[in-house]
Order: sequence, then structure tokens, then C-alpha cells
Amino acid sequence: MEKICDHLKAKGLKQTRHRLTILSLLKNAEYPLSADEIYLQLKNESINLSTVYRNLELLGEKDLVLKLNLSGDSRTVYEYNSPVHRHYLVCLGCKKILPIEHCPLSGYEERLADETGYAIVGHKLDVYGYCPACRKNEKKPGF
Amino acid sequence: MEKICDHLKAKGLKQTRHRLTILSLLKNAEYPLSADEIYLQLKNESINLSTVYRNLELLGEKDLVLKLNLSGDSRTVYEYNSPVHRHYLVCLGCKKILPIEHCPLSGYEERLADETGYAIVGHKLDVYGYCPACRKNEKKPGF
DNA sequence: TTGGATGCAAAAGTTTTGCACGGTT
DNA sequence: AACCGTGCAAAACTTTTGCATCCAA
Repeated sequence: MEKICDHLKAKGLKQTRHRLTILSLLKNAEYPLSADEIYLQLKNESINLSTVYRNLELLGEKDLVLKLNLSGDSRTVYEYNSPVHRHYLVCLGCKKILPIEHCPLSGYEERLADETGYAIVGHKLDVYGYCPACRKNEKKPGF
Repeated sequence: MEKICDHLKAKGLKQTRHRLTILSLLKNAEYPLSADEIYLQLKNESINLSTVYRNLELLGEKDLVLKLNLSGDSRTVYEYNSPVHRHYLVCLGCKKILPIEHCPLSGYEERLADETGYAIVGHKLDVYGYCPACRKNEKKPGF
């Protein structure tokens, strides 16, 4: 929790109650959350949905959280930007999101930068499939 | 163009004027298009936006087009589902989308399936950076 | 002819914004 | 005190849906 305060200070952001709560919620989340999910978890704090969005936007600009768009979900989801970047294995049946521990793309960005002349900032990799439970139920893709 | 008709027939879909136009537009597109972009390009055909959405949804269910959500854009974009799957290099400055020709993940899905017990259906990889032109202008990420 | 396709309008869902007030530094 | 943050309401934007009509098979 001290660390979170430090992060905010380091980025020149005020430490408000809501800001701290949102960031801490994301830091402890198992998987990325949408603005609305964050809002619902913080309803008892009497926070406003606009405040959630405004803080997520700001935290994103300061690189404290990442803004993601995963397939099959039109909403934007947010995750704490840990120094170790993560990839996800998304179940198309039950929508469960499982972090993938190691990145299979080490070294690839450098090669691509050489080929294209782009300055590569990062990448996003999501893998889709069906978890063991959903394989049994033989659920079909919701597309 | 014959091929497109065949695809529709093979999936048991009626060949309507709008359906053919949308699919052909996507097939020839250099990069994925949003529903609204498709609508604007087809305005002179006096098509309705709902029709665009409904067709995209249907074509997606039949695996003729893919539904994508790229980072930095909350809209859903659609691409023709060619047998060769594609990845994209997205410029965070000018939003240009460049296809990446070869997939750096061959073999990875099998390994992951073994590790997790998931049935892997596919993956999505997008790489983000700044194109040579935007590197000069030193544009900042729009987040 | 019949079921799917379409246009139109309205609704639903998500995200942004204006403005007045309140809180942090 | 000054500036940023917040709540509230409204707007903007994206996507879906109900219903009457039209069209492809």
C-alpha cells in the first residue's frame, strides 16, 4: 500500500481516497477489470462511475495501469501495470481469464523493429480456447 | 467475386446485395474496418447501419469474418477471415495498421495446450509502436 | 410462398464532458 | 488559496432490438 502512494507521488498525482482504492483494487486483481466492475466493487465507497473512468484514464496516461481490449468483449478492461508484462488465456466458454506466466515473444520485438523501422513500444498477446470444464460441456463460441 | 458467393452458399446464407458488398469490401481491405467505416463506404448503396452490424455478426458466426478489438480503440473492427491468419503492427501515433506477414508463434499453442489442458482455438497478437513518420514528429501515445 | 433480410426508430450499453462544489497540497 | 478531484446530469458514441415491409430461394 505504501508502494501505491509512492507510485502516485512519483507521477505527480494527488493521493485521493478513490484513486488509491482503484489502484489497489487493480493491483490485487487476478484478471483485468472493466470500469463498471470496479465501480460495482466500490459502490459502498459511494464513488461515481465518472470518477472511475477519469481515474483510469489518468492512471493509464501515467503508465500505472494498462488499458486492454480483449476479443469477445466490447468493453475496455484495465490491469495494474506490473513491470512483468502478462498475457492471457481466455476461455471462450465461461470467459475465465488465466494469466500466462512467460512471454513467448522475447526477442521478437527487436527483430520486427529492424525489419520495419518502427519504434516498438510493446505488444499484446491473447490466446483463446476452451478450459477443461467447458470442453466437457462442449460450449460453442459466443463469438 | 465468385468465391464470395460460394462462401455464402457453403454456409447456407442468402446472397443479398448488401451481404455481398460487405464481404467483398472486407476481403479487399488493407486493414480491419469498423462497422461505421464500412457503413460510410457504403452510404451511396443506401445501406442502414443496423444492416451492417447484423451482417457482420452473422458473417462472424459463420467464420467468414473475424471480430477484433485492438488496443487504443474501443470500437470493434472486422476483417475477412483468410485461411492465413494475420497479426498487426499498430502505430500509436497515426493509428495506421500494418499487417505482420509471418506469425512468430508457430508451435507455441501446442505447448500451451499441453501445459494447461485447454483446447486452444487461436490467438491474437498485436504489436504497438511508432512508425518512422511519427517517430520524427515525436507524437505521444494517445493512450 | 416462406423465412430470412432490411430500414427505421428506439433502446441499451459504454464512455465522455460541463459545471458546481469539495478535498489535497 | 489554488488547483485538482468528484458527483451529478446530460451528451456522445457504439451496438442491439422490435416491428413492419421487402426480397431471395
